[in-house]
Amino acid sequence: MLGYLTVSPSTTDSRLLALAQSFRTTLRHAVYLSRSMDSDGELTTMQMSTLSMAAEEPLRVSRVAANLGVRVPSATEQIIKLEQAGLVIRRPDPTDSRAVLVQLTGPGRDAWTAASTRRNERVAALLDQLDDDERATLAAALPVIEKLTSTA
Amino acid sequence: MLGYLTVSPSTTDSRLLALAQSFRTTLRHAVYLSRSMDSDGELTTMQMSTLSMAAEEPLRVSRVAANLGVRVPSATEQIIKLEQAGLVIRRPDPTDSRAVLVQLTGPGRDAWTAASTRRNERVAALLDQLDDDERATLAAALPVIEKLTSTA
DNA sequence: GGTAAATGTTAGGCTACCTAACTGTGAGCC
DNA sequence: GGCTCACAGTTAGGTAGCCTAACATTTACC
Repeated sequence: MLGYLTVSPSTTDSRLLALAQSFRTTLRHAVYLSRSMDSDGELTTMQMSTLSMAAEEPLRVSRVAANLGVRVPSATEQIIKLEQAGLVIRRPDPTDSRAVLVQLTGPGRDAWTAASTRRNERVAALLDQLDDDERATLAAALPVIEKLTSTA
Repeated sequence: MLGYLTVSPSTTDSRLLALAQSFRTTLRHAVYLSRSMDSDGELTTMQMSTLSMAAEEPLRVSRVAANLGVRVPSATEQIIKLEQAGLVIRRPDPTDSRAVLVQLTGPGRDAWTAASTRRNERVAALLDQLDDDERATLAAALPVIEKLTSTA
């Protein structure tokens, strides 16, 4: 199955490549899982992330964009929708009149808490199908994956 | 950080919920990682998956759709683009004239191999930053995650 | 104070997805 | 055989999210 990889005179260790291939496959499936877990019909993953960030403290549109991995205009678009839904408000940054702070409203916090709880329970139900060893293995790997995502 | 979860008189074990929350966060970051690893500019993740499936054996449009997690018309759309790019051909299923088989062409196989190799190398470079223990931990967790995604 | 950089917004366009409606084929049943 | 219904794809039309480019406003730097 990995035969075709050997055509490139790899500068990279082949065991590393094999793990990379498995990891990539799992990653693809995980994306699929993530999508199915997040299809509440109420809030999109991006909206959840935005609310989650704003829940900690008001932040700028540009930071929302950076955290979501999209351009500023796309973030603006989403934030305006959240504002129209009454979940956030936009107010000028007192320290910089160019900037706009995105701040969670009460209903916004409620909506985020509710959606987050629902999703956690859905994932917990999935994790319940694992045995203790498997859960321990998974838990141990999470920091490793985080390390990968942060250095990417 | 998890305080707000206790407001729901959870029917679920709280340790499970805590793991679920961490898992969900990592999952979100992994999605981001996956996107950045897959932004070749040449083939989208969906196209890669489609070619990957067709590389094993010709398959129906409906199966492509199911595997990609999209509706049939969306799969048709993507497959037509792949066909226009010369990477696959569509031919009637000899055993059922209603069905259409998606089959990889030579250039399609080449394109897929090249893109896959490039992505593996990119991920391998990332994995190279981990130490042996971390890689072992990650490798052990992949089957567990696969189990989750398959039962979802 | 004048130029350049930074922050958002608006405008316009692209792509991928969806549902609904349609064509054509297979399967079951008189 | 012919009817009816289910199935496989395609086409048509619409929506949502993302992008780049162009703009207004404010800040930062000589």
